[in-house]
Amino acid sequence: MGRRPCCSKEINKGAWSREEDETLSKYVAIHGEGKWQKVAQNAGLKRCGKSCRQRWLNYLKPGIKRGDISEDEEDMIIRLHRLLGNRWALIAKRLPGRTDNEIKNYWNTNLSKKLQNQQQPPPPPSSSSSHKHKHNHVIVTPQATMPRRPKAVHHHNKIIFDDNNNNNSINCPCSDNEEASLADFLIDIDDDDQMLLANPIEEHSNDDNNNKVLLGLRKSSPSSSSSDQCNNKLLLSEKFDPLETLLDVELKRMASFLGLKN
DNA sequence: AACGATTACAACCGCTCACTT
DNA sequence: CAAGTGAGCGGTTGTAATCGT
Repeated sequence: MGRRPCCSKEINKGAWSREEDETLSKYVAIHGEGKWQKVAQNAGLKRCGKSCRQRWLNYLKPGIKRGDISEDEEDMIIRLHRLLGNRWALIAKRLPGRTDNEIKNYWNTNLSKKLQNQQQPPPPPSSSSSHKHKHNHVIVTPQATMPRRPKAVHHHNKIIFDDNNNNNSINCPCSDNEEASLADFLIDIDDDDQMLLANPIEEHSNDDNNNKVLLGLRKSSPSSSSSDQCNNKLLLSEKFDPLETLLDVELKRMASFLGLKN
């Protein structure tokens, strides 16, 4: 017993015609997004719902930018990819008007090759998964094993490395109602290199006065004085990715770099 | 000009997750 | 709690456009 086909056999495939685009646009303008299977049926489009959704989200939706990815956008894509891996939807959220599909295509056709060229010769084995970028940033190679859609973690995890007391703590006094995912975190803050784990070495330094690694500042919480206690500590707040994935990998690397035990 | 190779990108496909029943 | 369904996501493919010979 195989998987049920998502579409009937009598559907159009391939490039969308202008008439189909207009039909879909008008239908969505009147009825709104969602229920894509019904959109396909009710609008009289011989397309499957998934195809309608993709066409709308990637090309017809107002505000979608096409082509001409700027240097800033390119740089942002590289940085976000470094942190998030092939999670194009998350990356796209950080780039207004760009779609996951476009970014994915751009990466596959341009950036992956570009970076490949820049990274030659390959780093020595001792550097493990980190290597130098053109801006002298440390590249933390995203893990291929990262889940595509990590299960939501409703009570976000809080991790602190506090070098001062050598306490490799896993608990944080921050209030539990602070809901912030790493993705939200990245989206909410202003552009700032240090948010992207781009340069932990330079941020770290061996400054005895401030022997901490600061990856980013949590948005200030109006209610929680306890959250202040989290400041000046390595803190990542994560809702979407369980510890064993992105966060865990990154923190292990950071811990390794700091000479901390797991 | 013709033709093969390469590139760019739109679209398809299968998998997974969240929500509903 | 399990099954069904809708939607989102990312990998892959197909093909038009461009380039090189």
